[in-house]
Amino acid sequence: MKITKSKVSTRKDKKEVSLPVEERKVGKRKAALKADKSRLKWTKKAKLGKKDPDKPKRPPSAFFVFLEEFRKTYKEEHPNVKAVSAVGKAGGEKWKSLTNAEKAPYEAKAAQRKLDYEKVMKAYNKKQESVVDDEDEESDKSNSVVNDEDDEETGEGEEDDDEDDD
DNA sequence: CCTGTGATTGTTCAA
DNA sequence: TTGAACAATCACAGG
Repeated sequence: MKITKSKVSTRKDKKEVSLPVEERKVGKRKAALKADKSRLKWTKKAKLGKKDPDKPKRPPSAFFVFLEEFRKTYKEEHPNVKAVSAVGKAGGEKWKSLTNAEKAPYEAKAAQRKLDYEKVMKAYNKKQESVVDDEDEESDKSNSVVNDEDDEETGEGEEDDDEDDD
């Protein structure tokens, strides 16, 4: 609703102006959020009661996969820290510290996650047609490509650590 | 009561 | 191709 950033008093943190912002494209993506809600119609609102029951949530990127694990570790070392942003910053900093080889396992995980996402994507894509045209969904009768179960379960074998670092 | 926001980066979609 | 936005998390505050 309100995009007023000056809401939470916990903003005691100093503005990270000193650190290299690197031209943060989004600079507070929240600003852009209200700028154009083209996708907003498919966002949180969807879960509330929109016609979007199966909105495929994007697979977590390698960073997020790493973050999930990092969060646990961080909380153990900083159990008092309840700021999600704290973990985000620390995680982001640590993430950049990792090398490709270290990120490899995370990327691999994310990559596989993407594969699964592709399947959901197809289903969602189909739905998109319905949204555009409700009556057009009937066209799949002559084209049964929806149920394309090639390999739904591929055994989950991702132990491939044959990485040669530079 | 419930939802938004805050911070990170990556990934994905849509125009 | 580019841009915009969302993916988790957790606690709190506001409507």
